[in-house]
Amino acid sequence: MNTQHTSLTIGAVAKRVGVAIDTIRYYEREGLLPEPVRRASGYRSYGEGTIAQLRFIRRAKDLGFTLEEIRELLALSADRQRGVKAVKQRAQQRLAAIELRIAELQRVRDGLAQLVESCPGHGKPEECPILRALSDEAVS
Amino acid sequence: MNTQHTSLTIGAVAKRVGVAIDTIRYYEREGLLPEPVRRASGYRSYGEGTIAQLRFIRRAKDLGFTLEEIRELLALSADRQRGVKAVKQRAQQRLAAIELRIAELQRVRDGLAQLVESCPGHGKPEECPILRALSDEAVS
DNA sequence: CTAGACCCGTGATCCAGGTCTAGAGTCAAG
DNA sequence: CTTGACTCTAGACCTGGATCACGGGTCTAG
Repeated sequence: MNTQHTSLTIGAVAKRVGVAIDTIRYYEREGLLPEPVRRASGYRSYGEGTIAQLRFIRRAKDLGFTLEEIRELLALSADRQRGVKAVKQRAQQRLAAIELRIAELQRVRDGLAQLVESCPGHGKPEECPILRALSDEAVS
Repeated sequence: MNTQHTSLTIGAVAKRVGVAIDTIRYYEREGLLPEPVRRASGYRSYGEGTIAQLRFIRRAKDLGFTLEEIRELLALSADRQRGVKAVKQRAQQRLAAIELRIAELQRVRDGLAQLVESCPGHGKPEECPILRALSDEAVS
């Protein structure tokens, strides 16, 4: 086991993970990161585990989880048995939400694409299908 | 031409368009709606044109335009010649942005879907592919 | 020892797009 | 004339996810 107690400053952690110092302190306040050990001076002192946890947070964020959800994922991942099931559930919920969002955007895209296609790009405003669609009563 | 000077209160407009009174005043402050005529009492007095313009705004918002962009669209739609060309351009830009966003979300969805599939939903946290993916180095 | 880089906590600020509050005036029905 | 619904303004507040500012303490290379 590799339990060297590397003692990193907040700045070093920030640099290694590619995140701002303020963000780390913010995550700590928000309960996404545990309160770290302090040096005599009051400086936060981090180990490698924090790096991993920060990366976890960043990746989950990239997957569209909110910080609230990530806080929950972190709690679940610590639960040795029931955690996995709940984690999978959350991931499935997230997946469903993303698919819903994609479908919405596709509808919007289709509508907009049709308008763009049908607009000649010149002429009077009253004849522009885009402006007409935005102004007229009859829209979906 | 149908130029009855229907005089609507802000509340009536809000109800007909399905938007909050505060939102109308907010749009006015933000320059999306012109300053309306006032009654002697100071009450705002709107005509049918405002209804149309508010619907324009709402639809454009549904298409993902920001208020800033909508302000521009409104200005362009008033420009009798060059407006149409510019409007089409903006719509194309919006379309491209939406397509980009869809592609991003699809990447995220695919990644997440794969993780969900590969997770049995039970067992130790260390063996959960979802948690592993979030924690491990090798991602993306 | 000192300069410069780093860190501390607390609280303010930012973004968009509204939403809400307070206190006062106005309108329409009964 | 009263009551209750409506409107007025100015400004504060909200969400999420940070980011910045302030005034001060600490660490390290030279």
